[in-house]
Amino acid sequence: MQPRLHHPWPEDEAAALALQRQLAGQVERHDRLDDIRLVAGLDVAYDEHSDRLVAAAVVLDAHTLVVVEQAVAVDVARFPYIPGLFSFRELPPLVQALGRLSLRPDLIVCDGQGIAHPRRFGLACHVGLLFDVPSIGCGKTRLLGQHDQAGPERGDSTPLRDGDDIIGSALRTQRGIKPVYVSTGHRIALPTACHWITRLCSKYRLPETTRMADQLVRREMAAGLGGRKED
DNA sequence: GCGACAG
DNA sequence: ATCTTGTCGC
Repeated sequence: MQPRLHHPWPEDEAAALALQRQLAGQVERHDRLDDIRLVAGLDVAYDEHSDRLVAAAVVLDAHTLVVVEQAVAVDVARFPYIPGLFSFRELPPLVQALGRLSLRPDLIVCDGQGIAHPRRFGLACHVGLLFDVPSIGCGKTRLLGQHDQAGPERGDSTPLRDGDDIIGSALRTQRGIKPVYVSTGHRIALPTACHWITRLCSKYRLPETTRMADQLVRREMAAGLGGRKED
């Protein structure tokens, strides 16, 4: 699977901000979905002693949640971690990993925010837009916004608000467990996104997609501790 | 100026 | 993100 949209890579923070403001206008916040048969999960791991990043893309059967394909990529960080500019750090290796998939997923779940972002352009929006695939942001913590306490049952949620805007949901994916932050990435409405995340969190707090991707990047990081700088 | 701040 | 396995508690 290759990107369908290309844009110049920003050289500095100011260019990255300008690019986000421009691309944010192209994000689609409503459902424009095909039958969802394949769901991909993405994750990135960091090596604290070098500047290496390992990215993974794992494709699951959307019905059985069985892994059907996976790919990894190693890269060197080209952008520092700056809250709000997260995608410019993680996107390069993620694009490589996604490019190594033979299957084209019908939905992508990202570890981070979608439009629950200062400029409404989190990592999930960026990935979804580049590949023109419906995408969801599912973060473990909040970047922006306020919310009430979500109900205690699996599937309960409460709106995440930034002023008058509803930018996402705090979603309880297991009974009595701390909620996750769900937001539209691209081509999927918030309620639909919450349904899918709930479905993907079949046994744990986090979606199986991100869990599988997380396990893969960790294995890969451990396996490549003394070698490859990138690939 | 102070606090917040995805991974 | 990362340091980190078993262990205390409901």
